Amino acid sequence: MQVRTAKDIGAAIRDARKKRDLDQAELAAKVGVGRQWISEVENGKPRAELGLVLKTLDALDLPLSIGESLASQTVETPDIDLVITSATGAKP
Amino acid sequence: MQVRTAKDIGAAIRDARKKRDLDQAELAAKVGVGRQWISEVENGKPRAELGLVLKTLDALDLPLSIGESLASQTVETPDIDLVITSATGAKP
DNA sequence: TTCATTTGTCGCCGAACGCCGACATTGCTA
DNA sequence: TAGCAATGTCGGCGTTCGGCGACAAATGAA
Repeated sequence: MQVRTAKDIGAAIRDARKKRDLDQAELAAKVGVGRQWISEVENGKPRAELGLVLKTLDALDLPLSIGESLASQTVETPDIDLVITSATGAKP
Repeated sequence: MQVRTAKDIGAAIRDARKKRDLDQAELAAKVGVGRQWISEVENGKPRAELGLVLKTLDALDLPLSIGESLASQTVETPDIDLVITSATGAKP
Protein backbone atom coordinates (compact mmCIF):
# COMPACT_ATOMS: atom_id res chain seq x y z
CA MET A 1 0.00 0.00 0.00
CA GLN A 2 1.26 3.42 -0.97
CA VAL A 3 1.51 6.01 1.82
CA ARG A 4 1.41 9.76 1.28
CA THR A 5 -0.48 11.16 4.29
CA ALA A 6 -0.91 10.55 7.99
CA LYS A 7 -4.41 9.26 7.25
CA ASP A 8 -2.96 6.49 5.12
CA ILE A 9 -0.76 5.37 7.98
CA GLY A 10 -3.67 5.61 10.42
CA ALA A 11 -5.82 3.43 8.22
CA ALA A 12 -3.06 0.84 7.89
CA ILE A 13 -2.57 0.77 11.65
CA ARG A 14 -6.28 0.35 12.32
CA ASP A 15 -6.59 -2.47 9.79
CA ALA A 16 -3.59 -4.32 11.16
CA ARG A 17 -4.75 -3.87 14.75
CA LYS A 18 -8.18 -5.32 14.01
CA LYS A 19 -6.66 -8.20 12.08
CA ARG A 20 -4.73 -9.07 15.21
CA ASP A 21 -7.80 -8.72 17.45
CA LEU A 22 -6.43 -5.97 19.63
CA ASP A 23 -8.34 -3.02 21.02
CA GLN A 24 -6.72 0.40 21.20
CA ALA A 25 -5.82 0.02 24.88
CA GLU A 26 -3.97 -3.26 24.27
CA LEU A 27 -2.03 -1.83 21.35
CA ALA A 28 -1.24 1.28 23.38
CA ALA A 29 0.24 -0.88 26.14
CA LYS A 30 2.36 -2.79 23.63
CA VAL A 31 3.71 0.43 22.15
CA GLY A 32 4.08 2.19 25.48
CA VAL A 33 1.74 5.05 24.70
CA GLY A 34 -1.62 6.38 25.90
CA ARG A 35 -4.85 4.84 24.65
CA GLN A 36 -6.06 8.19 23.31
CA TRP A 37 -2.91 8.56 21.26
CA ILE A 38 -3.74 5.41 19.31
CA SER A 39 -7.20 6.79 18.63
CA GLU A 40 -5.84 10.08 17.31
CA VAL A 41 -3.19 8.46 15.15
CA GLU A 42 -5.68 6.04 13.60
CA ASN A 43 -7.75 9.08 12.65
CA GLY A 44 -4.79 10.60 10.85
CA LYS A 45 -3.10 12.95 13.31
CA PRO A 46 -0.35 14.55 11.21
CA ARG A 47 1.65 15.94 14.12
CA ALA A 48 2.24 12.66 15.89
CA GLU A 49 5.83 11.84 16.78
CA LEU A 50 7.65 9.89 14.10
CA GLY A 51 9.37 7.55 16.58
CA LEU A 52 6.13 6.50 18.25
CA VAL A 53 4.49 5.84 14.90
CA LEU A 54 7.40 3.63 13.85
CA LYS A 55 7.19 1.81 17.18
CA THR A 56 3.50 1.21 16.54
CA LEU A 57 4.14 -0.26 13.09
CA ASP A 58 6.78 -2.45 14.68
CA ALA A 59 4.40 -3.68 17.37
CA LEU A 60 1.99 -4.69 14.61
CA ASP A 61 4.68 -6.29 12.43
CA LEU A 62 3.85 -3.85 9.68
CA PRO A 63 6.91 -3.50 7.44
CA LEU A 64 7.66 -0.05 6.04
CA SER A 65 9.79 0.37 2.95
CA ILE A 66 11.16 3.45 1.26
CA GLY A 67 12.93 3.96 -2.03
CA GLU A 68 12.97 5.24 -5.55
CA SER A 69 11.98 2.05 -7.28
CA LEU A 70 8.24 2.09 -7.40
CA ALA A 71 8.08 1.70 -11.18
CA SER A 72 10.38 -1.30 -11.21
CA GLN A 73 8.25 -3.05 -8.61
CA THR A 74 5.71 -3.79 -11.33
CA VAL A 75 6.96 -6.35 -13.81
CA GLU A 76 5.93 -5.69 -17.39
CA THR A 77 4.60 -8.60 -19.35
CA PRO A 78 6.95 -8.79 -22.36
CA ASP A 79 5.62 -8.86 -25.90
CA ILE A 80 7.73 -11.90 -26.61
CA ASP A 81 7.57 -15.60 -25.85
CA LEU A 82 10.22 -17.21 -23.71
CA VAL A 83 11.32 -20.83 -23.58
CA ILE A 84 13.61 -22.71 -21.23
CA THR A 85 16.68 -24.10 -23.04
CA SER A 86 18.78 -25.08 -20.05
CA ALA A 87 18.54 -25.43 -16.29
CA THR A 88 22.23 -25.36 -15.49
CA GLY A 89 22.80 -21.59 -15.57
CA ALA A 90 24.38 -19.91 -12.55
CA LYS A 91 23.21 -16.68 -10.99
CA PRO A 92 25.06 -13.56 -12.20
CA MET B 1 14.92 -0.19 1.68
CA GLN B 2 13.45 -1.41 4.93
CA VAL B 3 12.66 1.25 7.56
CA ARG B 4 12.44 0.61 11.28
CA THR B 5 13.86 3.73 12.94
CA ALA B 6 13.98 7.48 12.48
CA LYS B 7 17.64 7.14 11.54
CA ASP B 8 16.71 4.97 8.58
CA ILE B 9 14.36 7.65 7.30
CA GLY B 10 16.94 10.34 7.91
CA ALA B 11 19.54 8.45 5.89
CA ALA B 12 17.11 7.93 3.02
CA ILE B 13 16.24 11.62 3.00
CA ARG B 14 19.89 12.67 2.97
CA ASP B 15 20.75 10.27 0.16
CA ALA B 16 17.84 11.42 -1.98
CA ARG B 17 18.58 15.08 -1.32
CA LYS B 18 22.19 14.73 -2.41
CA LYS B 19 21.20 12.78 -5.50
CA ARG B 20 19.06 15.76 -6.49
CA ASP B 21 21.84 18.26 -5.73
CA LEU B 22 19.96 20.17 -3.10
CA ASP B 23 21.38 21.65 0.08
CA GLN B 24 19.40 21.54 3.29
CA ALA B 25 18.17 25.12 2.90
CA GLU B 26 16.73 24.43 -0.56
CA LEU B 27 14.98 21.29 0.57
CA ALA B 28 13.66 23.12 3.64
CA ALA B 29 12.14 25.80 1.40
CA LYS B 30 10.49 23.15 -0.77
CA VAL B 31 8.99 21.44 2.25
CA GLY B 32 8.09 24.66 4.04
CA VAL B 33 10.19 24.01 7.12
CA GLY B 34 13.25 25.49 8.83
CA ARG B 35 16.73 24.62 7.61
CA GLN B 36 17.72 23.29 11.02
CA TRP B 37 14.80 20.93 11.01
CA ILE B 38 16.14 19.18 7.92
CA SER B 39 19.48 18.82 9.64
CA GLU B 40 17.94 17.27 12.72
CA VAL B 41 15.72 14.89 10.78
CA GLU B 42 18.58 13.67 8.61
CA ASN B 43 20.41 12.84 11.82
CA GLY B 44 17.51 10.71 12.99
CA LYS B 45 15.36 12.91 15.23
CA PRO B 46 12.69 10.51 16.51
CA ARG B 47 10.26 13.15 17.71
CA ALA B 48 9.84 14.95 14.42
CA GLU B 49 6.28 15.49 13.24
CA LEU B 50 4.93 12.71 11.05
CA GLY B 51 3.23 15.07 8.60
CA LEU B 52 6.35 17.10 7.94
CA VAL B 53 8.39 13.96 7.37
CA LEU B 54 5.84 12.71 4.84
CA LYS B 55 5.90 16.09 3.14
CA THR B 56 9.68 15.85 2.91
CA LEU B 57 9.54 12.41 1.31
CA ASP B 58 7.00 13.80 -1.12
CA ALA B 59 9.21 16.75 -2.03
CA LEU B 60 11.97 14.28 -2.84
CA ASP B 61 9.69 11.91 -4.77
CA LEU B 62 10.55 9.16 -2.31
CA PRO B 63 7.71 6.64 -2.34
CA LEU B 64 6.76 5.05 0.98
CA SER B 65 4.92 1.75 1.10
CA ILE B 66 3.44 -0.16 4.00
CA GLY B 67 2.06 -3.64 4.21
CA GLU B 68 2.63 -7.30 4.84
CA SER B 69 3.98 -8.27 1.45
CA LEU B 70 7.67 -7.58 1.57
CA ALA B 71 8.72 -11.05 0.39
CA SER B 72 7.04 -10.79 -3.01
CA GLN B 73 8.79 -7.50 -3.74
CA THR B 74 12.09 -9.28 -4.38
CA VAL B 75 12.31 -11.19 -7.64
CA GLU B 76 14.48 -14.29 -7.54
CA THR B 77 16.96 -14.77 -10.36
CA PRO B 78 15.98 -18.12 -11.85
CA ASP B 79 18.53 -20.91 -12.24
CA ILE B 80 17.48 -21.41 -15.84
CA ASP B 81 18.33 -19.89 -19.21
CA LEU B 82 15.67 -18.19 -21.30
CA VAL B 83 15.56 -17.67 -25.06
CA ILE B 84 13.23 -15.69 -27.31
CA THR B 85 11.31 -17.94 -29.73
CA SER B 86 8.69 -15.45 -30.93
CA ALA B 87 7.88 -11.76 -30.74
CA THR B 88 4.23 -11.89 -31.68
CA GLY B 89 2.75 -12.67 -28.30
CA ALA B 90 0.10 -10.27 -26.97
CA LYS B 91 -0.28 -9.11 -23.37
CA PRO B 92 -2.85 -11.09 -21.38
C1' DT C 1 46.78 27.92 3.33
C1' DT C 2 42.54 31.15 2.75
C1' DC C 3 37.95 31.75 1.68
C1' DA C 4 33.10 30.52 0.85
C1' DT C 5 29.59 27.16 1.30
C1' DT C 6 27.35 23.85 3.95
C1' DT C 7 26.06 21.67 8.07
C1' DG C 8 25.57 21.10 13.26
C1' DT C 9 24.27 23.17 17.64
C1' DC C 10 22.88 26.65 21.04
C1' DG C 11 19.07 29.60 23.44
C1' DC C 12 14.56 31.97 23.29
C1' DC C 13 9.70 32.05 21.99
C1' DG C 14 4.74 30.64 21.21
C1' DA C 15 2.35 26.55 20.16
C1' DA C 16 1.37 21.77 20.41
C1' DC C 17 2.80 17.46 22.12
C1' DG C 18 1.46 13.07 24.91
C1' DC C 19 -0.50 11.67 29.50
C1' DC C 20 -4.30 11.42 32.44
C1' DG C 21 -9.09 11.61 34.24
C1' DA C 22 -13.61 12.32 32.89
C1' DC C 23 -17.45 12.19 29.93
C1' DA C 24 -20.03 11.67 25.28
C1' DT C 25 -20.66 8.77 21.47
C1' DT C 26 -20.70 4.54 18.90
C1' DG C 27 -21.48 -0.41 18.20
C1' DC C 28 -22.74 -4.81 19.47
C1' DT C 29 -25.34 -8.42 21.99
C1' DA C 30 -28.78 -9.99 25.14
C1' DT D 1 -35.07 -1.88 24.15
C1' DA D 2 -31.33 -1.81 27.83
C1' DG D 3 -26.63 -2.49 28.97
C1' DC D 4 -21.69 -2.95 28.35
C1' DA D 5 -17.34 -2.55 25.94
C1' DA D 6 -14.86 0.16 22.65
C1' DT D 7 -13.90 4.53 20.82
C1' DG D 8 -13.88 9.73 20.35
C1' DT D 9 -13.15 14.09 22.64
C1' DC D 10 -12.56 17.57 26.26
C1' DG D 11 -9.43 20.33 29.78
C1' DG D 12 -5.28 20.64 32.56
C1' DC D 13 -0.48 19.58 33.23
C1' DG D 14 4.57 19.35 32.31
C1' DT D 15 7.56 18.72 28.35
C1' DT D 16 9.14 19.40 23.76
C1' DC D 17 8.27 20.90 19.29
C1' DG D 18 9.64 23.89 15.12
C1' DG D 19 11.12 28.77 13.66
C1' DC D 20 14.54 32.00 14.20
C1' DG D 21 19.05 34.31 14.83
C1' DA D 22 23.65 33.48 15.88
C1' DC D 23 27.89 31.12 15.92
C1' DA D 24 31.19 26.89 15.61
C1' DA D 25 32.55 23.00 13.08
C1' DA D 26 33.04 20.47 8.61
C1' DT D 27 33.66 20.48 3.60
C1' DG D 28 35.62 21.89 -0.70
C1' DA D 29 37.71 24.98 -4.19
C1' DA D 30 41.16 28.51 -5.48
